[in-house]
Amino acid sequence: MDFLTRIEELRELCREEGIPLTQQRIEIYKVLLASREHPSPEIIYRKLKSDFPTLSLATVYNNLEVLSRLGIVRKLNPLSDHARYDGDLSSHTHFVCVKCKAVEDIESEKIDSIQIPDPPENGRKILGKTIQFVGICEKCQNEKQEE
Amino acid sequence: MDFLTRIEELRELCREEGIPLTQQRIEIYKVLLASREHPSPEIIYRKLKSDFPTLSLATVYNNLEVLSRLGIVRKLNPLSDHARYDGDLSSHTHFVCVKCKAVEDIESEKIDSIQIPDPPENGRKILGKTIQFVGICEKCQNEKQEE
DNA sequence: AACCAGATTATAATTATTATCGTTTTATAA
DNA sequence: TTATAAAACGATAATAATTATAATCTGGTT
Repeated sequence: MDFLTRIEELRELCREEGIPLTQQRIEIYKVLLASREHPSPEIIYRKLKSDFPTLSLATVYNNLEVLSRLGIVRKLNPLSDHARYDGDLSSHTHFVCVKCKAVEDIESEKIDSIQIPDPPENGRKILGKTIQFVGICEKCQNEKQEE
Repeated sequence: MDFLTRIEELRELCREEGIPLTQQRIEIYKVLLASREHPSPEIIYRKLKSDFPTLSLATVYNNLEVLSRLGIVRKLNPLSDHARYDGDLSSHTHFVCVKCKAVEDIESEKIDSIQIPDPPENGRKILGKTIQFVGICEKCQNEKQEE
């Protein structure tokens, strides 16, 4: 899907959701689409600041969350801002709840048996590989229904 | 591998590395081994604080890093402390450099063609799944050699 | 027992993110 | 257009996680 189509898609989604499509929203999305580096809010902010001097960092944070909610942008690290450790070194799969940040082990023979080949190293050194699921855990699902 | 064996392994590794095996190091490791919740440093700290009132939070942070370096503990989220976003929603795989936190796309037909079945939901709602590699990127590898 | 590298503690500093609040835009309809 | 209400924006303050610092203290070795 090309650039302009994706902007149109954003426009359409905003209309459906009944939220305004602001200049800032578009520009932030554009930077993300044009980027290959999986940027942080800070990076996006700095790229736009020269052209839009009044842009606020908080606006970048907010809009990235909105775009995620619309489903047209992906947050790579649902656990950002909380270091988490595991003493179990055996190969296994995690499920991360995007709401409460709980991490659960996934018990599945099928998934455990999947062989993931190492990618071409290209000068990199591969130290580990994991499969990770994200979603909403049982507890948070139940709380949602009570509303 | 059982509990005591793993403590012995820690003892052995510390000797090899020439670093002291402190009371705190052992206790922090024990908590992690006994835990199923993939705890944060803060959680581990709180669990130990009552039995070891002088324990410092910084010590927990430090030791978790040491244990990771020794390879007997795994940090789940190499990107903790920086939110990162991706505008590319197609199914693809990431490589995260543990040193500079760069995120690169992995281009591999083989890996892209892997089918990962959804796990049993168990009341959960699965929203996404990813394969992630961690390691050291080309740039950081080169810098290392210059030392 | 004495030494020393490294660890620990307490605390200060830093950094990323979120909240607040007055002002400004956007979308819609007269 | 212009009026209007809802929502977003921008500036900055507040919060929370993590890291750095400096003064002791310890584990392991001689």
